[in-house]
Amino acid sequence: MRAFDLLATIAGKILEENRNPTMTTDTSSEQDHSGFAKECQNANKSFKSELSDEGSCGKKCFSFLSSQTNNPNCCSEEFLHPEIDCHSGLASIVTSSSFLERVVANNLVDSKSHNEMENITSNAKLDSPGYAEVSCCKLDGDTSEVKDEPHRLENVPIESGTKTCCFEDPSDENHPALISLDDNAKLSMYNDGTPCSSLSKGCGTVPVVSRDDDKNFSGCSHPSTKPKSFRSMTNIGDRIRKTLASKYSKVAQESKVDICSSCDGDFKPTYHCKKYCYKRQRSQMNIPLKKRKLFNCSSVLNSKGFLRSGGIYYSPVNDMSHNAPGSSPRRMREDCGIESLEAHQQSALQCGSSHVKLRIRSFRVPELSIEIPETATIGSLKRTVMDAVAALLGGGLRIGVSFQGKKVTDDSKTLLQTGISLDNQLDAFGFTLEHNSSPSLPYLYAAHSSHVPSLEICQSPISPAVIHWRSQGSFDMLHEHQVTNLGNFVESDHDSAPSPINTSVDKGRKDYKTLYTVPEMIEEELAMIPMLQKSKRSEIVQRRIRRPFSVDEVEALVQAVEKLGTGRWRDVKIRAFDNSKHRTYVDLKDKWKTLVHTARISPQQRRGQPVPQELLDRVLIAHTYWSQQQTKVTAQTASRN
DNA sequence: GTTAGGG
DNA sequence: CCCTAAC
Repeated sequence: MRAFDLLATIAGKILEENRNPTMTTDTSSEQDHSGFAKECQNANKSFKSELSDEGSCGKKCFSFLSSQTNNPNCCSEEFLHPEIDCHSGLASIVTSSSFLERVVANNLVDSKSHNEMENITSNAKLDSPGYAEVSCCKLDGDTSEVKDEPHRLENVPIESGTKTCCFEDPSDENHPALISLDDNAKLSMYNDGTPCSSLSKGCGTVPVVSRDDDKNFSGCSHPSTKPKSFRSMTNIGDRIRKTLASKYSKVAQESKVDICSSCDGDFKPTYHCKKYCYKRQRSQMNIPLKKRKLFNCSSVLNSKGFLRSGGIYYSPVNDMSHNAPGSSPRRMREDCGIESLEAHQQSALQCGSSHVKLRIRSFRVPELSIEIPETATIGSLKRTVMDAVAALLGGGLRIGVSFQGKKVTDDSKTLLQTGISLDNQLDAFGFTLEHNSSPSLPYLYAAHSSHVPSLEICQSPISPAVIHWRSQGSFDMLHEHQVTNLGNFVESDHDSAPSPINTSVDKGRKDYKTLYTVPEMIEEELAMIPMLQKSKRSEIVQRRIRRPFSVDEVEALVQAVEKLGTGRWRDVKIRAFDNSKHRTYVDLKDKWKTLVHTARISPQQRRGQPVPQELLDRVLIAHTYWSQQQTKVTAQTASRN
């Protein structure tokens, strides 16, 4: 909070100097997007949030970046905040999602506060949730306009001395949002050479593993026309809603102070960040997170010209500013466990700071031991492996870094101190997944296994597990502005699921930024992949993988309940599912609940893998019986008293 | 930690 | 499957 207080103070100062009607919000833009804002509000009505002060949402301008993805509905963009150049008085729109950036932008040419702001910047980052910067979906209006100009980004004018990015509002070509950043000062924040338009922070600050069921992701639905689309979404939508809204909102509250610049030019400290989050989340609810990430980054990818070839990404196109042809990413295959790593260096802009950009194509999962009956099905083997991997990734892993063959153990060292600089061949850079604490391997038994030959799998076949590592190192300026190209990794993936991890970084320690894992082979509905190394203050809890009950499991459950009755779920668990680590007694209770429900509805209404009617009949019988028993017991107890 | 029930 | 209240 201290940082925000400082920011607010500075904002006040800035305002006093610039409290003039020069802050003119582009009202046409406002109108253009009022529909969107309205959708936000509509969406919020059905959304369980106590959001108020809707007005400020409508005052924001939204820009939708046309993207070159298959689905032009979903666009990467940033909130547009009306901004003015303090000195020129020109009204320009700076795409940024936080007051912090706006202040920074405002002070691009303010040399007086330069240093001050820099400090604040780095401080504030620690508290900034960043998750608010997820991509947004074009919710209303037809999409033809977007389709008509899918390459707008490529036409970004590049002027010497000024980094200019053009955001085109697809809903109104007459009001392009311009970012005009002076080349000095704070532009170092963007000094990876990435176009501003690519600085979609959602890519970097909401590390996500996403699973993609294409059937679910055919496009963005429109809340305006499908007000209940959220409810009808698959569990993914449900997951997104809950994960983002519920989990992230907790984080949001940690730093929900933002400064709202309204049309009258006043900066108002308000508490609406949370609302934004909700709104933005809400507005995206009908877009699977993975796709959102993809779209969010797609413009980056496209604008940067990354191509995929044989599972390895490389960039035939140099960055718009500085990449020399020779510095294009290299392929590498390290013994240390990285299948390939694309290291990618970019020189800094004139500010002089520099950073290293790395991309790890994939990690190998370290040793994994699995024991499974010979009679087990391939499907159960897969699940078992998945369990093992999930358990491993769920917290038993850490990242190891080696450089030039030597293991780098001192986490406090900067990249520079380690000898990693622009001049280095980043081929020498290696990452490993290591067992975190316990030297013992995760050992997993398949359900119902008794004594069976064990199958030891080293270098688990979960492959390719894609982990995207973003170097933050000691370069504060990177932070959220560095582009991540998750979309590259997941574009062909069909088995990834949204999975946030906590990106909070301890003060003074910046080890890693984000990690993405995208196993591809899980056949069943893989909802979430546990992320690497949950942060200590991990407010974001992982949703478990959804694993539909098999008929065998249902059978076992029914049998146990018949014997033990309802209400003794722990016993049921021990009796019938003791070997199924992933089935908790709550799960069994829930399953019974749904079984009872399923048994009561007509077969036509049933979904999912059909449960034999015989089992359902038994469910009803058992349920009725034990309900009566319970009634009797309570009646007896009551009569006694 | 378990159980029950709503979401 | 999650979350929470109640025990």
